[in-house]
Amino acid sequence: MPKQTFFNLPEDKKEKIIAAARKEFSRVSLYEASISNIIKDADISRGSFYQYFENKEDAFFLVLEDLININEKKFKDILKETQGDLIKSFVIFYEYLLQFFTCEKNKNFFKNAFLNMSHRIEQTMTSGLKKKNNSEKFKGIIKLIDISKLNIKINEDIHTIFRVLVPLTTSNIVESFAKQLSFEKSVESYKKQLDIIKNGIYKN
Amino acid sequence: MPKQTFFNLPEDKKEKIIAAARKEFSRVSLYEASISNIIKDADISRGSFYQYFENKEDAFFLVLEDLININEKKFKDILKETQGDLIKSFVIFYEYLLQFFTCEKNKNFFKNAFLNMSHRIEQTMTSGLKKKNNSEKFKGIIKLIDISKLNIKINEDIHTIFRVLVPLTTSNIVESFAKQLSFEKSVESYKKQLDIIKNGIYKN
DNA sequence: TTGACATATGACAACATGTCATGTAATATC
DNA sequence: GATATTACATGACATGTTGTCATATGTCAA
Repeated sequence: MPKQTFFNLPEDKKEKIIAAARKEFSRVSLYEASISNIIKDADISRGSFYQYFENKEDAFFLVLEDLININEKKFKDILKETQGDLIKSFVIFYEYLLQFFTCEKNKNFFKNAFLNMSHRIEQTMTSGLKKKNNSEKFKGIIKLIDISKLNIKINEDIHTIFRVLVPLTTSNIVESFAKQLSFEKSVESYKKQLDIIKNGIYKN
Repeated sequence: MPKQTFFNLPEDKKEKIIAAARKEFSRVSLYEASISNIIKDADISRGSFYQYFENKEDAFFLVLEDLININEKKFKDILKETQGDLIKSFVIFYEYLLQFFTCEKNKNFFKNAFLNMSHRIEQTMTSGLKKKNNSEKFKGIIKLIDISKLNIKINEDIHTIFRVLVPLTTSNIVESFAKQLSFEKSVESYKKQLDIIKNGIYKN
């Protein structure tokens, strides 16, 4: 987390710094990124940088969270649209994410983020759809799901379902960047995989 | 890939270098690792290192592949054991992997690898179970699977099933490291998720 | 012996990071 | 208004990093 000093800064200065960090993290991955470039671009001194942030990662996650927060509400909205159809919602959400990640403005940043995806980055990306530390948020999501369609015994099963769907979705997005799949190819492949989750792979 | 010069080296020197690299990559992640430490430990000059390897990554993947190759045959063996039961095989394989990754000798290396898992590391880890570039290997695996139990229309579906199971397995292993789950907890959680894949989440 | 090639070496340039003593500005206290 | 206190800004610096390169040494064939 950035230090308090950063949050005390005037809005425009904060934005300038975030923009500079974003520019650098769009150029190269977190690990190749250079603080020198960020401070040059943001027009602040090296000392200031370390008064705002713990280190490079700290700045990176600020940018990442800034971008992710935009999508906070989105999944819920989609669930409402589909009247609680979980799989349908994941497909629509996937299409939405793919477009968001690959639009001109964002694509380089996310390419660097996804292809060097560490556990912590993945955690941050998917925090909105996880139970942990988001118990209230997660309950809000569960409420919107039409359970009657689903083959579950206890409510806890929903959590397990998300633990299958979330990494699957992530891995598809990463693959989409890695192999530079077209939007259509990527969605098609994702849908096939969801069909498996839907119907199961064993005969009954 | 390491350069030819490296492979020309006498066996004991190669091993010494791999051991030194492994030691360093067990200490810290790929990105924090220092070439200086590796060459100090392996007793070679900086110039030599760059005559053997392109860069740090190059050395890292040498170590990784060295460790992964050991498991090459394992999945096939398990498939034979279970008479082609795919899900059963994945569970047994998961137990096997978990033990392999967390044994005293390997755990630090894999912890650093998994928690900083980049796309390329994941690719390398799971290359044995992927179709791409391994068409022959993959066919050999398919042959061993008892298709009669499975709910698939065309043979291509098997590929899709793997595209669901492999990232799911990976994400469970990563989580196991991240949350320091016990062997039992991790396997239990993995099994629950596989049940979903087995039966599907929608009522029919 | 000589020449051609493969391998080894460590000094070095260029660059990075994180710290710190020292400024300067803003705010509170008397 | 004067002074103390706190918050923020700065860039030089110590220390470490990587990748390169001229040079040295070893190897093997002719």
